[in-house]
Amino acid sequence: MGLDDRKLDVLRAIVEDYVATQEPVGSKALVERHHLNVSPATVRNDMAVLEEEGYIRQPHTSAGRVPTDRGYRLFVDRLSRIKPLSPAERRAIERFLIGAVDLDDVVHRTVRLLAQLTRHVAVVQYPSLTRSAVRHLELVPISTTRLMMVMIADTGRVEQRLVELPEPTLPEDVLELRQAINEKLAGQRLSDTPPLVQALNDEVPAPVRPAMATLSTVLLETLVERHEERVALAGTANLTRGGLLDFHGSLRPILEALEEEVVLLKLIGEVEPGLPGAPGLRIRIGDENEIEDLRSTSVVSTGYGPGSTIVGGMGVLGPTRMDYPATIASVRAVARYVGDLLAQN
Amino acid sequence: MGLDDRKLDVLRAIVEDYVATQEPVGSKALVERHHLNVSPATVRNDMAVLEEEGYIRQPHTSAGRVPTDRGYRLFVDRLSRIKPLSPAERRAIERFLIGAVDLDDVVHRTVRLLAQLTRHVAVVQYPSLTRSAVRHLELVPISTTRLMMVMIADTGRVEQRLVELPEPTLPEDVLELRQAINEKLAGQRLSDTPPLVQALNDEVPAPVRPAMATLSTVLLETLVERHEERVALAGTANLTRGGLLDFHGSLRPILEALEEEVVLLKLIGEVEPGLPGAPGLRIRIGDENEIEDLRSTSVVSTGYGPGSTIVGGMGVLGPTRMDYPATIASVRAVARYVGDLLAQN
DNA sequence: GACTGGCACTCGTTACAGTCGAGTGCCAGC
DNA sequence: GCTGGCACTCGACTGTAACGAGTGCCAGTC
Repeated sequence: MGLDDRKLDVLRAIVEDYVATQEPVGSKALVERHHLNVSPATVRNDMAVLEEEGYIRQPHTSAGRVPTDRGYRLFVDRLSRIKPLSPAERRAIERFLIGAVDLDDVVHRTVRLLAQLTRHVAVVQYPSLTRSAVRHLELVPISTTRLMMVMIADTGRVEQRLVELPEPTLPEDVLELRQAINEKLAGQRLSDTPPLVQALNDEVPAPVRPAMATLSTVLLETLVERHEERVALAGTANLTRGGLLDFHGSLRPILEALEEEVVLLKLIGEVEPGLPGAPGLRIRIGDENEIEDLRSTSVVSTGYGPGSTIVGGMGVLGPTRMDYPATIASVRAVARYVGDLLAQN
Repeated sequence: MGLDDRKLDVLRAIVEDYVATQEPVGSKALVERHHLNVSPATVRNDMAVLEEEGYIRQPHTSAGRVPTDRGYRLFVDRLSRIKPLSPAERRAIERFLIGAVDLDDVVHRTVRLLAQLTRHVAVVQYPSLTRSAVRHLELVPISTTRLMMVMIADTGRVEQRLVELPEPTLPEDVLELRQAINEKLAGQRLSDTPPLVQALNDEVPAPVRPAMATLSTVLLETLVERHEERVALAGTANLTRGGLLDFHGSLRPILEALEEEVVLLKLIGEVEPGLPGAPGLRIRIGDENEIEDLRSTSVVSTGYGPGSTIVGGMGVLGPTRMDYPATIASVRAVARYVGDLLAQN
């Protein structure tokens, strides 16, 4: 059942018009706005075929057509080109990211930028610890039986844990531990550390072994095993654009889903090969979403990181009737800029 | 124009019923549900007075009465007692806060707890840096001209900044700086540091002065002056309860306001004497809110901190027709628990 | 003087009927 | 294979009527 070129043109026109107007588009309006050189009746026949194939549907008998998730998918895969960003947008990105003072700041600015640019909900994952390397590990004594462990990752991420030592430990012993740990771990990817930490337990001088045991437990348990991922969110107000027409009327489940970090990570954390020409980009349209409550939304996400390595994900979530070419362009551009920014450190 | 006891009873009954049902309450329903020993007609007369005084109003001529902001205010100030928490709620609080691994975790858990408990939007400010004392300041060399400055506050808060040094600096000089800074600043409240940092610039040996100058600039500018406050937010999905009846139909401006950190800080950051018997508690009802877009909401906030000191604020935001006694109780209880938790460090 | 029962009135809500028109499907003809 | 024409569908909108919750007011009672 081949869809000839004109039918594809019709589908593209329907998608574009519907995205622009948010109203079901009829055959007459279609031939007027796009210069398809055929009559409405012909378009109607094409529409009938497209509907049969599941690319569009009619909300009511006497209404125009609306793209289905499948229709958007075809549009994204074969009918659209990624829009180049406008110079104004490029400038906005640069201006927004300049002057970030630390990683927190970078992530915050990025997520707000993405939300503003795309006018959708934006999600940015902090550089994943498991994908980071240890730059330095600091031990700051608080009292003789307590210390603060501060780990600095090469991505700029800093994590701290309060550690309760099993027995009083002298400051010089803490220093020794600190040095031993850093010699062993500095520069290592966090995911490779478990055996190294195990080894440390044995290599360290006997008197500080109990302290080392506690430290290694905290290190492995809270930083490696339960790999502490974090995300930032912005632009939820954008969900209310389009006045409850999207999302079949209730924001509730969507807002609830977005409150779960696990959900957010699932949205943007799993990076895949992506489309050819758009490495790492992932698009999930409506039903394609794994998360039940987000079946009325689309997600455009990508990985980011310095150079070609990927340390985290970012993306946006909006109504299925979003402007895919523009959204994709924005997400990609921001990810690239942030990657460059990280590469500078 | 004295409001006698019965009129106050009527007002209280109206508030309670309206909060429970979300529907305008009429004279007949009122006498039925609350055992005021008078007839509906009498209640109607009282209502007329209450309306004249601005405590209640009629949405339409043929509808029941609804409390005004002023009515809620009177209710909160004089007609309600704070509900004690149920044992289940107490347990929930304890369970929720046990096992937090670091300050981030504490704040996150707290804000989610508050949102869940009150079923409103919750906001928690991170312990303010200006109100904190320096516990330790660490300098981690990244290269000869770059180092990472990590400040650990006594509240457990950790801030880091990447510092670009004006000239290559030897590791031992960095160590010296580190020691000099810590001797001077450790234990000092951050708000008291500016003169101390100034002094440091002169006291430090000549060779490291340029580096010290850079460090002190970063320290003062990013941590003290532009006192970096942070907040966490949760429970926005709760805004959709009551199906758009509250907030006269549009969540938009509210969600937008909540995206601004400045707004959030304004909501919960400014602590005041509060009600007698509820120190530090602050309640703003509808119009009393400074922020235009939040005039259809009420905010219950309080300070928190170890012992009787206050290091930050927390609170919730909901429709003006919230259950004030219960909400107040929850906010106070959570703030107290978190304060205790902080005191343990 | 305070309270009550009764009654007329208001006005939002709901239901129903009728009209309008955008958009369709189909078919005969080019 | 495309087009013009036509009958048909069905949601959106409008107007009318009945309904009823709730009120304000007043005359009467304790």
